[in-house]
Amino acid sequence: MNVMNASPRRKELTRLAAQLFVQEGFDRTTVRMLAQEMGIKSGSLFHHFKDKQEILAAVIEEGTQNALVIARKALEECAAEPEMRLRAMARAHLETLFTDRNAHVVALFEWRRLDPAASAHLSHLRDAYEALWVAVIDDALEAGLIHGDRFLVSRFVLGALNWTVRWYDPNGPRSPDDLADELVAMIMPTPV
Amino acid sequence: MNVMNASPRRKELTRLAAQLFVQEGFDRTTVRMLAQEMGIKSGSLFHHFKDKQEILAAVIEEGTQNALVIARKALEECAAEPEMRLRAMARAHLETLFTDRNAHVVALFEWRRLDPAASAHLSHLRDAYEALWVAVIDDALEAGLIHGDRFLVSRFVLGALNWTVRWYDPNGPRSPDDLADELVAMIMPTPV
DNA sequence: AGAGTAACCAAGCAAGCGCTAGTGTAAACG
DNA sequence: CGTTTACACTAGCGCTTGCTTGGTTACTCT
Repeated sequence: MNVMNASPRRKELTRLAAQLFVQEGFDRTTVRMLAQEMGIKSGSLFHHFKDKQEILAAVIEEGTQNALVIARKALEECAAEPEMRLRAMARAHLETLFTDRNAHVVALFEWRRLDPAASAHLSHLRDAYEALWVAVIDDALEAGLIHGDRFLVSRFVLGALNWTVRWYDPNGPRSPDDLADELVAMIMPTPV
Repeated sequence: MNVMNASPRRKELTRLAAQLFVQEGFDRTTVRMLAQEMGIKSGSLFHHFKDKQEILAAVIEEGTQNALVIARKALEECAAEPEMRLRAMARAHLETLFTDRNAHVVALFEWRRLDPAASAHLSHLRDAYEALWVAVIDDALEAGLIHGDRFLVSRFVLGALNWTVRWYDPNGPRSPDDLADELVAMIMPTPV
């Protein structure tokens, strides 16, 4: 077996796996389907990944790491006002969700399939990401921009955003940025 | 095989199946696991259900039908003001979600596993339920209670509510009604 | 030229899968 | 009384699953 490094080949295979996992779900995706999509035989797959579980972990790690990077960059680049930071965060969330869609759908809906070891490791990444959100929402609350319980508000907002993958059509008339702005407007007492 | 009626035995088996589907996911739940949970042998299962698919359809149908009944009753019983109707609808949604939790989690996260025929049949039920929501939100918009695009608002609200199954702890200090009220307050410009 | 290595393949094993066939039994029905 | 019906059992078929094994090819580095 290959060492668990990030060879370019492995990255590409991970991308393909993400797509199949979204289409079929993790459990229904067989190693033979994965291999065919990758243009190799099923046995060869285990040269790149120790087992099927590891493919899932690789997909989710990719997506979560990207989300962190994008969110941090968005927060650095935007203005300092709480409203702008809130808007930037919502936009960044939807941007990752739809550019890196496959990996994120897998992360959202197949997380339970991770074995405990992988889950523990990836939970840290996820927590780091959610911490960014909580900070931004705290600022918005303090500034009187929105109202409510900090814990509940962040859960509701993240829920509304994550659920978009179930109904949003990227080819439709609305852009992800529009969505983000509409959501922020919805929870702000004073519309622009 | 039994006729596809709603014998009491079948109802009980459906309830047990829902629980297992939530614990393990539909694909990972084997007919042998289902049978054991029901206290019978795997072969006997097919006296009650034509195949595994039909068990899934039964679970989802149960849940969705209950949601419709509860929501309609809640709307009948509540006051006529848009705000009360909105609040009643949110409360009813969370009430079903957590009294009939297993069936709803299955409906939310295993819907794709339905074969096309079952999916088509059940989509009508689902649409009927969502129509109730859209009507309530339209009224709230017209009354100036909330603001935004009717389509987006209903999607965001439903997303936030449905996502609660991922983090809400029914044994915690907050009641489902609290949650519903907090969400309604969050999207209303003028807090109570 | 020779050694090392990454990437692949052909073949198949052991286990588990959904589901079927045929039978037994006890209660309900005419 | 005999027949039907509901519910359960045993046994296992045919197939797919994740994964292993042993070997081959092509490329790189010294």
